[in-house]
Amino acid sequence: MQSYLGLLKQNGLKITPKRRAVIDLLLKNNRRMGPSEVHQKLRKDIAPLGLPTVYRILEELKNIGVLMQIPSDDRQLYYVLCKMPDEHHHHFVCRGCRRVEEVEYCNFGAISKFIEKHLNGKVEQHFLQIEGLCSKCR
Amino acid sequence: MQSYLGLLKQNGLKITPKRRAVIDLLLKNNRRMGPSEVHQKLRKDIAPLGLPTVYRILEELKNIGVLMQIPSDDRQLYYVLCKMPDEHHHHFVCRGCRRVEEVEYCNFGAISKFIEKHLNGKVEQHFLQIEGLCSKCR
DNA sequence: CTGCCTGCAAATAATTTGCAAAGTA
DNA sequence: TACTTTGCAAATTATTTGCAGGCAG
Repeated sequence: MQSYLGLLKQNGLKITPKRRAVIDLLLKNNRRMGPSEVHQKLRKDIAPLGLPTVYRILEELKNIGVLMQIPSDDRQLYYVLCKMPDEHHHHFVCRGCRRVEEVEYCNFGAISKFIEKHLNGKVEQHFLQIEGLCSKCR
Repeated sequence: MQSYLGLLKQNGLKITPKRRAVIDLLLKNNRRMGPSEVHQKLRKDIAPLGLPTVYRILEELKNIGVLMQIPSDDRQLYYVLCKMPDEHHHHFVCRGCRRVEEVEYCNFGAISKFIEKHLNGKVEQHFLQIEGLCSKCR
């Protein structure tokens, strides 16, 4: 938690109860969550909490690397907390419980070389998401 | 084109001028396109054409494997035509011209093994998208 | 002819914005 | 105190739905 608060400060964002609560929630449930779910879970404890505020906080946290956005088939916004904001990593999303595990494994280099060689293109970014069942749900 | 029309028939979908036109458009511009763009390009030639119809056709073509949906930062619907509907492949999207190239390269096996070994999870699907600049735009 | 396809108009629902009041540092 | 953050209400906009008429097979 401390490191996340540090990131807030470093980026000129104030440490407010709402922001702490959002980080805390994502920290405890390490699975993807959307704005409405976050809103519902938190409004009980820290009312008043507006839905637009949740949208804004999630977006800010994404921008400073605390959260990462997860694409989904329903094309809604989902986020997960990054355990290691500085390390390059991908995500394994469980279809059962929506739990998310970070995966350090990446063979970006090989992919880049392939693209360069066969398409003469320049790779700038890549996104990999793996879906399946986690150890509990399988 | 013939093979795509064959896929329509196989799936009990009728071959209509609108559906042909959508496939034809995506065939000529091999880049990702969204419903509104498809609508604008085609309405000149084959009016009347309703936007809901475009949404429906794109969705149908996706379901039978002619098109693939491309996630984007703006979270809107984008599709590309699959040259080889039967082959497993990924996409390299150019940030300059939005052109899309199919990439056969894939190291799914290695990733699956990694997940199995370290997380004891079962991988069911994976999605990889590579972004950068194509040979013309770089 | 028969049932799928399409246009049009209207509904839906997630996300965003404006602004005044409240809170942080 | 100065400036950021938040709540509330309202706007925006992509996407979807219902249904009557049109078209492919």
